[in-house]
Amino acid sequence: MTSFTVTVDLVMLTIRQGALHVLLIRRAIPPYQGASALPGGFVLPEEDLGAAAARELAEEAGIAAPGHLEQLASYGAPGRDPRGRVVTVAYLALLPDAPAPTAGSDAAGAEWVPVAALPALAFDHAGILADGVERARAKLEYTPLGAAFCPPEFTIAELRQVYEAVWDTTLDPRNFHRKATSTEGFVEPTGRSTAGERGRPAALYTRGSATVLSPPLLRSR
Amino acid sequence: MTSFTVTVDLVMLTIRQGALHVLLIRRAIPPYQGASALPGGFVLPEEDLGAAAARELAEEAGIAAPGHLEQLASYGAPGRDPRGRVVTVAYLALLPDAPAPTAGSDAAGAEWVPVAALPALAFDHAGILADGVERARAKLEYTPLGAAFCPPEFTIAELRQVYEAVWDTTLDPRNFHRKATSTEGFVEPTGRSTAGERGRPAALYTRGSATVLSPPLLRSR
DNA sequence: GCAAAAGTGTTCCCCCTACACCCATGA
DNA sequence: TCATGGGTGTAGGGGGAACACTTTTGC
Repeated sequence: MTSFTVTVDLVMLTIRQGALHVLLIRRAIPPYQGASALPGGFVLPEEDLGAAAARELAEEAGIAAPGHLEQLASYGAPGRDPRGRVVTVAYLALLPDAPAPTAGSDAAGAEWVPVAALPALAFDHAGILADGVERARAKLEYTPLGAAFCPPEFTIAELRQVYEAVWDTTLDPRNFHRKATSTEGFVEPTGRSTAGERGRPAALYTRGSATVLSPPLLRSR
Repeated sequence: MTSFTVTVDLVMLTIRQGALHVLLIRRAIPPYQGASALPGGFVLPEEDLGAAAARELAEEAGIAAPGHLEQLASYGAPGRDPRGRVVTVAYLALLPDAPAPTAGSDAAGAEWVPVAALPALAFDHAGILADGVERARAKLEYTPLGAAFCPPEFTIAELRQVYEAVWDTTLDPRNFHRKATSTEGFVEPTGRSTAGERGRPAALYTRGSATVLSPPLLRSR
């Protein structure tokens, strides 16, 4: 009945400049001092795992209402932390763009980094991050979670650009439009539309109430 | 930096008499003495989480080579175990039928119970089991893991009966046969076939090498 | 032969793809 | 009126659902 330390680590993803980014912090203290790492911290004595993840999310990025937060997986290999036996429960967060890169962070320098250009990471965080990105990619296929990367009201084109960034591909705008608007519960029209930009104004939508997409929106092939 | 106890719990599923069953133990000691629960135990000082799950699998059911073993999720609500702060990492195991119901078990009375007729469970195990069953149902859609419930060599009809038991539905035998045999990497023919049963002998297959089914095999609708 | 189970062929339809085309705005 | 991006129509094809039909065994 060994004694363990339990932490939560966050894979926070967002879309910036059309590319998928992850929030990384620079570690201010050993071990791995100066290295990049996923944000995270200890679970408090009377705190549930999900609550700890939500608290870290607020502390690291000043986020009160993430687009989506879900448990990813747990990692507890004996040698993964030189300080001792530490099990970390990783969470995946999907966020709308640009919630102040470092707002309220208690870690030295938090910043958004493109997942296509990652530095070396502390601990086993590279593997955790890879698992998180793959989870996000898969979830876009059969859930309406792409909208979790968007602001409260968004256009179909914005939603499509989320898919293109996460999957690193291009999609046909016309077919994507039809698919998104005709799939029950994916998006709901607000009646409002954009203005003041080039081209025809785009209708604005909010997230629909569905939890799964039926039929799914499959990648490539 | 609270101190935690870490356990692994197993959702072990198999098919018996055409129905999905789970292995439950009867707790011999408090808390929840006498109640049904998922098999599980403490993670040892120098043991990885997955290794602990594999060890418990062997101890509880005498299984050396499960059809499949994967991490499910972690549960750590503050009051989930009256003994203190216990985080459990749940694993999902899919097994071929009938590996001696209680062989080698160190818990009082382990037995296979139909998931359609569950008793009340100790701790938060009812929720963990529900998550495991849902994971299994979803995984059959887009991976070849149905074969993990089958013996090393199996017929297409046996594989179909796995899907029917897990999804609690019926499938068209002819369409399922075509789908299973024509999907790349799902099953591999052995050249052998059954004999001594009613009707035309069935060809025997082994698990294919694919990790995902493309296109997937979707439920109902 | 008959029953039973395995396996094949065929038809219909839905949905995905590709792409031609129209719509509404800013400059 | 042109450029730009939003949105609709339509034809072709792949795959699933339904089911008629053939094959191969035990009795």
